[in-house]
Amino acid sequence: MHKLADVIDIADLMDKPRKKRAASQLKDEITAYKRRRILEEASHFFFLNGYEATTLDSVAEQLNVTKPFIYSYYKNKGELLYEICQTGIQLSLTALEEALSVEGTASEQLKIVVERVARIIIENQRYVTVYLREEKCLLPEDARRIRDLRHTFDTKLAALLEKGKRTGEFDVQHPSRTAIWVSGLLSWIALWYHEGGRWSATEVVMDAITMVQKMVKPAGGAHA
Amino acid sequence: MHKLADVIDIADLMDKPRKKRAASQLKDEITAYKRRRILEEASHFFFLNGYEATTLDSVAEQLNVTKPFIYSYYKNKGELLYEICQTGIQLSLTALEEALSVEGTASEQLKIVVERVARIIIENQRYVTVYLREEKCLLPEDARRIRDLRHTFDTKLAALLEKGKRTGEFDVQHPSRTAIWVSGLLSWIALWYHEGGRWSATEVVMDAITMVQKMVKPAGGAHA
DNA sequence: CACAAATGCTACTCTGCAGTATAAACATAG
DNA sequence: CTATGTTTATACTGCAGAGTAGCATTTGTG
Repeated sequence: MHKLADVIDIADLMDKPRKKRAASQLKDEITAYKRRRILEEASHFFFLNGYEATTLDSVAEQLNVTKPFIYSYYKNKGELLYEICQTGIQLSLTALEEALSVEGTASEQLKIVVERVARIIIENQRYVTVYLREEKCLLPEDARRIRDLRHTFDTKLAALLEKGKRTGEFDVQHPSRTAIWVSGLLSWIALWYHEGGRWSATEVVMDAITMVQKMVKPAGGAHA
Repeated sequence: MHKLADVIDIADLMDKPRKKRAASQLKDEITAYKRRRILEEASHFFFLNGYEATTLDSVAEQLNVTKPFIYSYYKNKGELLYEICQTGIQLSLTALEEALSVEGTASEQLKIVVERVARIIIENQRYVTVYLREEKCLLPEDARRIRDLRHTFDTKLAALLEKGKRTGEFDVQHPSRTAIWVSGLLSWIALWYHEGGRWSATEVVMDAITMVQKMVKPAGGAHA
């Protein structure tokens, strides 16, 4: 996120006094904040009751505003859903990319990937769950964009498995198919993890790491 | 399913001529068939478009009947959803129980379990997917009954893992948690498998077996 | 303080669909 | 061939909720 001071000042070019620009920028930030709050509450209801069963009136009530307020920040209900789904998958993808940027062997990288993505999924369970559950409610073109992100995720994960296969660290006959199993295992967390339930987030994350490591481990038991 | 001849004849007790009883039974079978057909088409639409987005008018049209026809076989839309979800989990549970009834070591049983359940899930993808996706749309008491079935499934699977742990065939620190990962892996099939897609049903089933075997395999690599 | 511009609310419309009252068509029996 | 019950369709009702037109209220400006 940009802070006020970070932004290149193009006030002169725009032929506007600095004060006005600063003020309008503050407004933009407030607008962005409002949008975020709406999204948070909407995702909460979508997660609990499902997309179709959630009324924008109930979301508005939760925020102590009215429905037209929401409509002045989002075009319609579908745009809300799109943003939520997009958030869910984008967060996971970003976590994956950050984990991949850490130097290390394929095994080390895989461990970091699973750990970080699992954590992100738990922390953003609402968004991920809604994405997995309500995909059918998206407009076709929105669904496509989301699928592309998902595909990027699986592809990058497959590349990591491929790398580990070449170095002999992993035993996977078919990296791109194994990637789907791994990403499924991670997605599954969003569907069954329950905060305050039988198992803690840490236990689940550690379990996920163990499971994935076993899934790719060579038969000989070469790597710890 | 009972065939006509299998049924104990209580016509005398009922003080009805045999002919009438036979006729009324045939009717029952026809009724059951109609109910099944409605369920099939409904699950088709629920799978493709989602529960809420599906109108009973469209289901009726597909069957070349009208909406009141459906309402004379099902109380309401929710009952249809319940039956579909119930079918999805019940089929998996039955497959599990049948597989468990086959004699053998824990490893052998586990392989059969995964193979059969995976096959059932692929064959009945509609039912399983709708169950996973639309749980929130169920009435609370219906949702509870479904959850109980699911819980039975996980418990029986955990018992198998526990058995394998005792015999030293499996390396699982926490059988009931591992069971959830395994059942998640199986559920995941319903969510991403696509008939006529990149991979065949057989490849997916074999992959599932491999993955599960690796997930429970002891570090030493004792069992093939 | 007056005036302008944005922000938000009140009070609707309109559609789509679950569910139903009632009539027609059909079958079965006498 | 009529009487009786059963099965299915026609033609509605009712309502919930997405989306909006226009009014009110606040906020900033000269």
